Amino acid sequence: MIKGAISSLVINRMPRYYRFLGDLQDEGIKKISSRQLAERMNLTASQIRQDFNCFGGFGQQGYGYNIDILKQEIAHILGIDRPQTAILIGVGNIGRAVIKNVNFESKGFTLIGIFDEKESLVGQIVKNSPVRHISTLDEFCRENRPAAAILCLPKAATKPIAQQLLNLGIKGFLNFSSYDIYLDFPESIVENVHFEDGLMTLSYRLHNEENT
Amino acid sequence: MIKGAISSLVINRMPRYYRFLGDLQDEGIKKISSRQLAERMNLTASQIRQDFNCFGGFGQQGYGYNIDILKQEIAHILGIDRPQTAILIGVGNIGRAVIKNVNFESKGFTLIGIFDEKESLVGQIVKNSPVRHISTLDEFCRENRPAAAILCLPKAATKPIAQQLLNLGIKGFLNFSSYDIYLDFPESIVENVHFEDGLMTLSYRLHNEENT
DNA sequence: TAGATTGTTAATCGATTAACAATC
DNA sequence: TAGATTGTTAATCGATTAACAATC
Repeated sequence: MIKGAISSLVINRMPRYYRFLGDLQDEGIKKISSRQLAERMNLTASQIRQDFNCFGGFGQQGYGYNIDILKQEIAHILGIDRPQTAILIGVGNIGRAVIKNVNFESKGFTLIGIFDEKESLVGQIVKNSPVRHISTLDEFCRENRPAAAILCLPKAATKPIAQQLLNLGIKGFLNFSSYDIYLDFPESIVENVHFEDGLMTLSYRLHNEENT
Repeated sequence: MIKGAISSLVINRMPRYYRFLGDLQDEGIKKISSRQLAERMNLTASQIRQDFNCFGGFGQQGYGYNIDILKQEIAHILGIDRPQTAILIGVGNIGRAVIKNVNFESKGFTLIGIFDEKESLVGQIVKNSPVRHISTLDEFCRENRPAAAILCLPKAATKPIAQQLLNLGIKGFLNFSSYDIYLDFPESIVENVHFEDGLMTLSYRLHNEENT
């Protein structure tokens, strides 16, 4: 049922559907129609049905969508039911916050190693993981073949480390620096988390309040 | 020159232009054509010209764009040359990382207060700011009228605090929890930083590598 | 002036919304 | 069966790209 290329707009909406379906489960709700879900998520029912039908229909005519089934299908679409290995580089403020706050397993990844260049951090345990020295990165990757790397590095360090990891066969990156990785490494798969951009657009919208 | 409603797609691209123009400045480059910038940013020259012309043209025919001027114009468009006041709630891992890593002034905001519910944190100085107890929030806001709030709270705490802040007249929110604030408070201006969503879409893209 | 590159209009492309037949 | 709601096609809307006249 899966058509050739699915728009990244559709893909990017999937985690949000997933979150809302989780909320519905928590409320003990078992089924929902596209119209009801649309109202809750501030979307149109049409869009919801179109989105889901990119991957084949998960609903039942005259009934709606079974929430448990739909959520499971989305988990499968996103691949988070088949966790991949990931490492994290940079155990500074952001790295630490990510390690401690993110439930990797439920987002499709198993965190198998964390690295920093600071000798003083090496050996420290952050949420079950010992910090490893960056000099052991090559060996670790050759042995464990992580699928993805979460980069919590300053802008200047991001490019060389990304290059190093790419050479070690790592394809996927979640990048927290303001450096735009993918421009230099088009063959990689990158999600940039530029949350400072959010501050700037918030600034714009506050200064131009008339527009909703 | 500013036309009625500017697409949020355009607005969301502005911070990225701003970053790239900063990089160009750092490299000592003074002028750039839309074609050259397009190549660097992986966009089309057409789109760049269209984007800038939403706000009036900042280029010169036959020459291109003066980088200093263009960057300044974008800063003005985003309003980051006129900083607004902001408070931050939740001095946990994420809050701490944000306070320490984000250069608020250069993103359009002045951080005037940080709050937490934990008594043990109160009085602690985090990058020049003393942590205040959440019970002093109302008084602080009535006195200082912050324009925005950065919420670094667990999902469950986000909604009530957002409501409280809204009642205190705060319009803008940068939200780091996975709770979607704006659904309940349509009159507010919210930027959601759902970086866990990025992990899930990364999972999808790694599992479906054939599509660039 | 000639060449270059913008600003802007027109054409295309893609995404969202609407409509409705299929069907539970 | 009748009512409801999906899956899916068609219509609309908006965003991106292409083209070119204006002009530095």
